[in-house]
Amino acid sequence: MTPLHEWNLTQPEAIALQRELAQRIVREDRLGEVQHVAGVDMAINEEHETAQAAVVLLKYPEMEIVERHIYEEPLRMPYIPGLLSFREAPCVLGAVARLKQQPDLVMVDGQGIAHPRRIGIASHLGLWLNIPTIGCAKSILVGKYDKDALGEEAGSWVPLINRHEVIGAVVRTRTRVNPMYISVGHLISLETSVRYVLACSKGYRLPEPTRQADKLSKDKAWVETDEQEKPPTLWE
DNA sequence: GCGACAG
DNA sequence: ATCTTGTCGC
Repeated sequence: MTPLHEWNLTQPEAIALQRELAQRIVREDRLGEVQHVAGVDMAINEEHETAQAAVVLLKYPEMEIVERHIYEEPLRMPYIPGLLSFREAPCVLGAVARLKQQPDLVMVDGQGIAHPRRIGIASHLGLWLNIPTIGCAKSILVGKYDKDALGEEAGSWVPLINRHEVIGAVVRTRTRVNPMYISVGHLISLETSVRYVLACSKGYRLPEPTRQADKLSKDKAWVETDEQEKPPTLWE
């Protein structure tokens, strides 16, 4: 893929770049038939001081795992609220590059446009991949919502608001469990994003793609091979 | 100026 | 993100 931009930037440069890139994000549906959905996540390897990204490709709507890959590289930046993508995206892209089958939709562990400059890691990755992406976060970076209006049942959701703008949705993916914060990443609408997140939720708080990627990224027993054929520790 | 702050 | 055992609830 053609590099969109440099990753080693100073904090002011990174912020300026986000303002630039944010204008290119498409918040409308531009996806075709969805047959494969990918989930991505990253974990930190304390001992080796590395970042370990994982990508899991699943068939839609069955949610059967088709591919899983890991990509590890040295940590490049500290975590700075608002600049998460400059710490994690490069590693995640390395993992996604190992996919044989290209996904039709990607779910990311983090915010899409529900970000102070409207470009969280899910949106940033969407621009790099030019593939529809959805931000699936476990907590809020910016925005507020009406807690009393959110039902307890799985499937209910209310808008997430910031500066008088709807930047995402607070979605109950599982009954009586803390909601997920969903936002448009790139090339998809909020309504469609919520639809896919719910369609990919299988009784857990995290939708399957992200849940599987989260597990894989933390899997210490996983050893990369050139073929990428054999699945890791299947005994869950 | 004082908090809040994805992972 | 990560530190961490048992425990409450469906």
